[in-house]
Amino acid sequence: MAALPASIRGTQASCARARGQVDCANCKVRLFSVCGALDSHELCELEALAQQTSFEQKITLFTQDEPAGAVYNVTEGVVRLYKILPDGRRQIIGFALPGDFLGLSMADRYTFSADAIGPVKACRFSRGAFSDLLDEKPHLLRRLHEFATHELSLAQDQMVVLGRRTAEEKVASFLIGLRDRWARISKVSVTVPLPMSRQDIADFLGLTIETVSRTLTRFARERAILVVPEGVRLLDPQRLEQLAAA
Amino acid sequence: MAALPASIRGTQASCARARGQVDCANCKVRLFSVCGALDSHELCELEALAQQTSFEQKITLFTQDEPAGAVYNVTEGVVRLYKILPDGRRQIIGFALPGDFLGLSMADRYTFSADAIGPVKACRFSRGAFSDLLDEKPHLLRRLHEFATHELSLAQDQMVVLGRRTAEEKVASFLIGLRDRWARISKVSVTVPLPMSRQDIADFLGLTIETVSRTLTRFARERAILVVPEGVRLLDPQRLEQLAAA
DNA sequence: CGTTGAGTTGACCATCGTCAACAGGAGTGG
DNA sequence: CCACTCCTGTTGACGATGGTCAACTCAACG
Repeated sequence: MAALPASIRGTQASCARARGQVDCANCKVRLFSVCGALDSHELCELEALAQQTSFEQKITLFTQDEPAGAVYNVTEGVVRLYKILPDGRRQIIGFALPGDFLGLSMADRYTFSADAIGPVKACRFSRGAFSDLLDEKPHLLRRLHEFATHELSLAQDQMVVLGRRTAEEKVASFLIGLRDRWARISKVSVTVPLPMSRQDIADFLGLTIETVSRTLTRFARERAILVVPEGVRLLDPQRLEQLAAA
Repeated sequence: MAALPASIRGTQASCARARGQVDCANCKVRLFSVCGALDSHELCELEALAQQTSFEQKITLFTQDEPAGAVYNVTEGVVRLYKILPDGRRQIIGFALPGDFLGLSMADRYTFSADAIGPVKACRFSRGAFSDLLDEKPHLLRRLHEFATHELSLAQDQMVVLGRRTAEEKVASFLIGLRDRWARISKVSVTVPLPMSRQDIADFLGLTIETVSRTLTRFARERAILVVPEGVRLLDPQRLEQLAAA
């Protein structure tokens, strides 16, 4: 396959590649993802390792404790990351949005489970191949490290939420936090999409589904939000921001 | 300063260095810390950047949001890492033991505060100099990344504790977790040292000091632990492990 | 039109937080 | 040496936040 004319963005033409493979040069989340650290030549190397994968709603990408064969870069959809206690209690440790990387630790086994909340697309890399690439490309490793420490920072913020906030503050900080994350990937909208269920939100915030429901209802009654089928519209963001910061 | 005879360990002789500086070759925590990734020559480079620092009880190493001038490698003592909400509520996000690294993210500002629980010694590195060294030594970066993802994993475990466990389970998992961390740095002892106050434990577990106290008292009454001045002795570790895993 | 699953709402209750009193050790000063 | 304060930790009584259990609504789907 011959080189194509220079593409729209600053990057060079796309790389030679087989059918059904990834097209990084036209990837909408590239600049927000770990791949953003690579130049056009390196991007071709990465592309050669990548495999486009799709997951239907409720399909599991991987399970806690299972050998980690691959790492993923989410390009579309939302993934729920969680741990389960022996008696069935569940704690959601995060939601991966487009641009997020799964498998930051490059460890032998996954330390949590991940499944698709709606339809999800992700670039899959064999863990060994990706690890080898990291050894060759220190700036990619540096980028991965930045992503890991960003995740760590989010996790520490969430520890504050889980340990020291009331139910009302938890829900408010969840909405504000999610709005800000959507904004970073330019999904600007007055409505914050909530593709996850109430149970998911509850398991993320350390609450029950009833408490989440009651709290959202109260916010709606007090005209702070408007609940719509796909999510919530923030009518009084300042009120929520104050609760989230308090 | 001429090279000294080969030292006791496998490492080469110590490096030329000024008085009052760090002696990495004889550092007891080196192999457990990020420095463990370096060979004897590189260790000398690192040593040249290091500055030995000491902190008395209750002294602050750094404060949340303040510009991050330095990163630290703890060599002695325990450091409390925490975030404070505007109204004074505090969440401790971790305890740094000897061998732990503070400033994994290499970011412009600290995202949490850190202060010495007892007397603390730490190697201080200027952030800029350390960051430059990381650019030269990819395997050091890789090591730092491993430490970061290990921290991330601990944070995620703690999210489960904070979000989904009862007071009794929280205290049990705290004791077991701390015992295992002491064990990794070969402080083998029947007694788990608890240099932090009850208030610190409470703020780590998302409880009140009274609940922590009551729970420890109950464990003691049921002969699961013995409370001693410096910490607790685990009389029935299996009982606690089961609670922590449940 | 019946079934299913997600979400909402209400009544009741338990765990854990709040408030308060008390105990014991360390440091200080008469 | 003892009285005093200060600080940390313990214990008890009570109460509120959020959990539990159950009924109900509503939309999707056959």
